[in-house]
Amino acid sequence: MNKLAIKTVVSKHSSRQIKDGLYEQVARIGKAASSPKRLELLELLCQGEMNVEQLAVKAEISVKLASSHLSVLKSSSLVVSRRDGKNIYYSLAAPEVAKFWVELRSLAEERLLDLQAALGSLVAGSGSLAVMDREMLLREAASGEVVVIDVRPETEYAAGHLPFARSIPVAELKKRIAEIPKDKTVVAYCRGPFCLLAGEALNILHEAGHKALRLEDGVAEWQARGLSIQR
Amino acid sequence: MNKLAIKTVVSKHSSRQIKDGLYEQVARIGKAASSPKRLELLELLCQGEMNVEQLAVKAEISVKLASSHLSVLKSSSLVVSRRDGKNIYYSLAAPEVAKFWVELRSLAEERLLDLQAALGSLVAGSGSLAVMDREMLLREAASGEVVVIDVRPETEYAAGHLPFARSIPVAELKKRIAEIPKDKTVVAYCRGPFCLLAGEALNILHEAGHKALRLEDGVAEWQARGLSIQR
DNA sequence: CATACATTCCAGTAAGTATTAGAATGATAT
DNA sequence: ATATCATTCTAATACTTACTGGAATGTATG
Repeated sequence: MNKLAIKTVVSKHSSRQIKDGLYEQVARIGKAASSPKRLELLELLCQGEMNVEQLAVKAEISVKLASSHLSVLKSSSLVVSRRDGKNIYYSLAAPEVAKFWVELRSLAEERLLDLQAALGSLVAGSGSLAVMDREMLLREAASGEVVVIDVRPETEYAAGHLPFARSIPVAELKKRIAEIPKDKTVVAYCRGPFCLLAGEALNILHEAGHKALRLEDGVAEWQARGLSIQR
Repeated sequence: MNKLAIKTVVSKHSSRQIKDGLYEQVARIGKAASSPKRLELLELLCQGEMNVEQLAVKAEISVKLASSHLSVLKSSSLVVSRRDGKNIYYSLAAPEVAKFWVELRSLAEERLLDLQAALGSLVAGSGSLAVMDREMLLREAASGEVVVIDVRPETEYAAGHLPFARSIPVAELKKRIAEIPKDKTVVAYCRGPFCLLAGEALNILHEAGHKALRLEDGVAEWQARGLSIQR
């Protein structure tokens, strides 16, 4: 075995190590995205900054478990945390993370038949706005032809919402139903396609005799399409 | 507890189950992307269809292990397989999967300092073409001002390559070096930013006195930017 | 039909992950 | 300071995953 051969072997060896390291790093992001609860937390954080307890309640898990999932998300640099008094607030590390969530979910919707079926049964019945309607919706909302309502909790609305949308959390919708003009079409949206709030809102609106549609987008989807949100 | 209360509880319960199911599905994609070796296989499949052994050799793992990783990728619908005689050939289930790989890697590059450092040390020294140069490269390659060479194995070139690129696998570069005009700038590319072939090619080219640059894109990156490839 | 070959399936081990309970930390309010 | 609250850390459990070796499957070839 001559020097050249040795050199080749060594270099092959180390180049394999380099490669392994690179893929290993990317896999860290994949690992972060490999747990359903972490994905749910990530989607919640797309709605805006929240503390551990808010996240735990909304994802319906224990605070401890939320904390541990959040620390995984943090160690993969998808989220950051900040202390404010007693509470620790988490938020997305960058807008690209929201885009990543939207793209991951889109890929899953497209590739996994099980997911398509589950979503289909969710959407069936409650009229859902087609994707290409975004620009039109924007125009009609601007002109006042349709009323866009954000049915998420008020704090999430405050952190960022669709243009021309007004906040009526689904919990208050029944008693505030009079605020909505009867002669206009209502478009309700929530956190995104996986969120059930808009569906609930549609039920209430239809029961009250309103013409109501759902927009499947949430703020993350809206932004991922390059459209701007308001604060 | 009245009927309404019961109904609310039941519906809350089942809506949680629905949600869990949805996130669970998306997490299947995340799980598929949570192993470094699977990601490497996925990137290889972005170069074109390959059988299990080819994949195993290129990823430097056993055939058995490759097979088991591939079956995970298959069960998450990211890849599909087809039998041709004795061999089973795997390929991406859809072009969107290649785009997903590019986006996942980009997010990792952007968020993870460790990865930036590792990549930086790879690229350092070997001149690398900036991202905005893609359109210009295309024009200069079209006019013949620069020579674009694809240094991947020939079969990958055949499965799809950049416009105006000619195939000179890095293994043959030394003995075919005369084919490259001395008076033109050479741009070498391989499978993408994580691939070491283009780097090796640059060393050989520089040694032979050529002016050579690296394009970090592979065909997956090129396509993800909306540019077309040739067959 | 028998043989060779490519790939997958199965079983087992070692390592890693999700989840829960209990202790510890760090900030605020009295 | 002391008590209190939100959150994290530690330890322990059950569960899942990566990888290895040997057997099994299915296809082509003599």
